[in-house]
Amino acid sequence: MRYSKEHKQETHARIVKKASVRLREKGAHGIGVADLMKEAGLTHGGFYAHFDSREALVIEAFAYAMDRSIEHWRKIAAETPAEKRLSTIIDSYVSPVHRDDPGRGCAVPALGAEIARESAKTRKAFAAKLEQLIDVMADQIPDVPRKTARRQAMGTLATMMGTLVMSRVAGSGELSDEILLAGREAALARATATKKARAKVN
Amino acid sequence: MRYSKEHKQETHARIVKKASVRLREKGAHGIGVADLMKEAGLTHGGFYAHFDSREALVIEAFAYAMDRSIEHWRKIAAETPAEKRLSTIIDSYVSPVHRDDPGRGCAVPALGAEIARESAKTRKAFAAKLEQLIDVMADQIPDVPRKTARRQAMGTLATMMGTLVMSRVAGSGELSDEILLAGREAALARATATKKARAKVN
DNA sequence: CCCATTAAATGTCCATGGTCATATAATAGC
DNA sequence: GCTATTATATGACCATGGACATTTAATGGG
Repeated sequence: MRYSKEHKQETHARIVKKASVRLREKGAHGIGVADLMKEAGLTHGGFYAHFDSREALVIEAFAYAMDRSIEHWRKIAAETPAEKRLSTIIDSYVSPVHRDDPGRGCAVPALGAEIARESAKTRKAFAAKLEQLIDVMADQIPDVPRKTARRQAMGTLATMMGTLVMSRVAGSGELSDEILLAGREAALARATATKKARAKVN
Repeated sequence: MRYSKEHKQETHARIVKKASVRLREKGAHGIGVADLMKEAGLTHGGFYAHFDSREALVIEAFAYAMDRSIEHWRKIAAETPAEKRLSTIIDSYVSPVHRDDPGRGCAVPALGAEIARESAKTRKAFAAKLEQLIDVMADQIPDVPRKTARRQAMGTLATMMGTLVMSRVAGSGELSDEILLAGREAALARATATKKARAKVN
């Protein structure tokens, strides 16, 4: 065969990676196949040698973005003392940097609402990754039953991603910063809720 | 002039109302001008007699949806004893009914992420309504300075809308219900946070 | 009762976008 | 170095969608 054996999969990976950025920036329908291929330095024609359909790329690109988030949180957890893990994750997530750079950020606030309207296949792929992300956060919540940790993680993530959406709508002015501040506070309070409650009881 | 004087504005209002439903259901770019006009029982040609552009309709339709939410919350506040207002708002918002009927629900979880990518004009219109919604919720948070109430309202709304987005992605199964439960808990805790803190201190 | 006025319909234009058939070009093995 | 093989490129098709110029139809005032 021509081209080195890895050539195609390297190209495939490059398309997915670039697409995952642009899709988060422009929305699940905000950019076309031709432009996505151009991002990867290719022309639109070869697209269907790599993907069955545009939807297939969206699924892969989305999964890629979620894997990066999961990896990032795991890395923070590994590098940070236990008592600061949650606040570090929250502070990096609910931040102006993340708000202003959706292309490199979490796919849930960027694409969640749109994915909710896609086919069952797409939604299932998304939901599976979402659950993984929830579980990584639940891992950082100590001293409570797993089920409780999961529930708190869900509430915390909902607060974090909702805050990001609202702050992005508000642009980058005063209101937006106020929303970020409120969201950080709320997320941290939720993530550490049981610990506080236990402290109060004891 | 032909047609009764109110005919045009009635038609205009009908287009906006129908569009606000379909746009929430299908996304800000999920339905075209022709189909939106058909919803109102008209053909696509007359559209530009009513709106300068498609974007202008999106702005109006969105504002309409937000006004309905604001009205709804004010009505709950007026009909419910003070101590139950927040929990009533939260329970009706973070519910399976709302999750499964985005067309009649809050526009923030349905359209927020997409609006964040639109023109400054569209975002400003959205942000103004979002702030009104925050203020209505802040009005229901008693015994704290206005600034604190606003901040808690922001955190609570972020939790509520984030929960709805996540639960919609998850479809309507077990995971989705778990997310709703977690979100209700988190939102209520945040909305009443200071009250609890005060109770603890006293 | 008719005509000036204006709401809505018809029909068209052009750009964009997903899909795919076919052509081209690059290389690995003989 | 040929040739079989396979990754991209070219180019086209067709559907959708926003925009708008023009026509049709409805009605209230003269």
